[in-house]
Amino acid sequence: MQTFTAFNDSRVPDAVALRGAANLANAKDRPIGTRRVLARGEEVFSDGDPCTRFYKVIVGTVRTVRVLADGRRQIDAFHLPGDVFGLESGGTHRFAAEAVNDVVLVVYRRNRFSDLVKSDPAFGEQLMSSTLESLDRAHEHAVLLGRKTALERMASFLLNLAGRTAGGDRVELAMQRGDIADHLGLTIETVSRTLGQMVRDGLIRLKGGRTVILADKAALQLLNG
Amino acid sequence: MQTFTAFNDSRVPDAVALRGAANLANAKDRPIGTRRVLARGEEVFSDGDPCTRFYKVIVGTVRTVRVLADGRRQIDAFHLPGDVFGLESGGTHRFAAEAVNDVVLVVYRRNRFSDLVKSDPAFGEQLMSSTLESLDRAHEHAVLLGRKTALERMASFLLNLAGRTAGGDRVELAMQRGDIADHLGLTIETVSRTLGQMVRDGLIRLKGGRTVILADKAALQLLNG
DNA sequence: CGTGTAATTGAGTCCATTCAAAGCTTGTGG
DNA sequence: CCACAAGCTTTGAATGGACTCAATTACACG
Repeated sequence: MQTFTAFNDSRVPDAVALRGAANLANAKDRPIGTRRVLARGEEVFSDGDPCTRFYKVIVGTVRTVRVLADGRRQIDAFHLPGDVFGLESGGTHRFAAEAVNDVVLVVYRRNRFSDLVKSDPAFGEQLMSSTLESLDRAHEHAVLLGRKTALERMASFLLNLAGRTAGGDRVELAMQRGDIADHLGLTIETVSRTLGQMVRDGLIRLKGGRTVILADKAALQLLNG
Repeated sequence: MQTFTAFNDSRVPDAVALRGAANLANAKDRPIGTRRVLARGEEVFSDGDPCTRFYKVIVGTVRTVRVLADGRRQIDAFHLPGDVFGLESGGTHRFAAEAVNDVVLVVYRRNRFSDLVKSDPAFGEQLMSSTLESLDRAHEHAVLLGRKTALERMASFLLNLAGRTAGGDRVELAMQRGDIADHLGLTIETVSRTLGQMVRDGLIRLKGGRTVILADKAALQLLNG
């Protein structure tokens, strides 16, 4: 397996992968992570797996998923280029992680965690910062799931995606309707109807089902709370 | 203001405050935090306040709250003795924190964060561990809010509380029905009806409205997923 | 161009909500 | 120590937003 010396490696094609505090570069240029490529639908890890590694998305989108006994599914987050996922408190994963589309990751070993932080304190700080960002997003998502209407959920979701990607008012939906539904606590049908409603009201335009143009960002922001 | 040298200070009355990884003790016995006491209903910080401090609960229960423009409210977490809260990614708080009942806290200054971690690496590790625990709980809560029924939400909530306190099958509800409702994404009436249902079905017993006996833990666990 | 999957649309249902009222606690002052 | 007031909790009836079930349409891929 190929090793990475740093996240801003020239082999990384996506500039978005390098944004902000999540750019866990290693100043000393030693190998700190390995590369992993997955095809659409492949699992990064399963619910119940030992939690020995964590990951940074370089290309593509990853979903972290929990499935209840009777099949109900909740996607607690989508992870975009630059995001770190797979760090959990306990010794085993309590969620599965799956590639939404074709994905490139950097894999870190958790047992080398303290070594890494010791030799590069900035790495530890960036990891803490990245974890706090995840926590912020999780809290924001709790407000959405607990108290927002279907229309508001969709508006928040679209604005959130737009803010985390570099497409301006154009949002590319990497995931299908079922994934959006299981992320927003809705059904496929309600997601579809809500998007239809938004198109009819002039809030958005749809190009081929997977591309959304945010036509009236002000109105969407109003719905966002 | 009184200073604390460590969390396992003899002035701390509650043994639960010291449990697990959240016991952020300082081996070198220097002052690392100050004490703060709040009465029921008082605010620790407001939504929008600069995020310069973080906190550890010693006694009592704290809720972190977000209120939407039209008054809808979401409580993203209850913080019990031993829990750390108030650490956020950005420079300003995006939630308010309020005392559910009379509370004792230890306050840490965030700008001394890196100093603290440098002089005491264990402090940093415990902080990371505590943050990851919060993240786990937030993800678990997303499953509850996104996919569970009212009955399942209440069962999960009661089991969660029971697991985080030292009361065995007896759970003391520090918060009132409205707080539970805003935590579980329900209304006061539904919370009340659901508890009534549980009593009628023999899952729990109620003593005076604020004390819950988990009479049939197995059945509750089944509802928990 | 045909086939299988994904997405949309429609009709009826249901769980939790809203609105309304009564019952219960708790704290305070006489 | 009791009585009252205010807030909290429970209970009831009717409503509604999202869901389920069902069918059609659009899209992607060989």
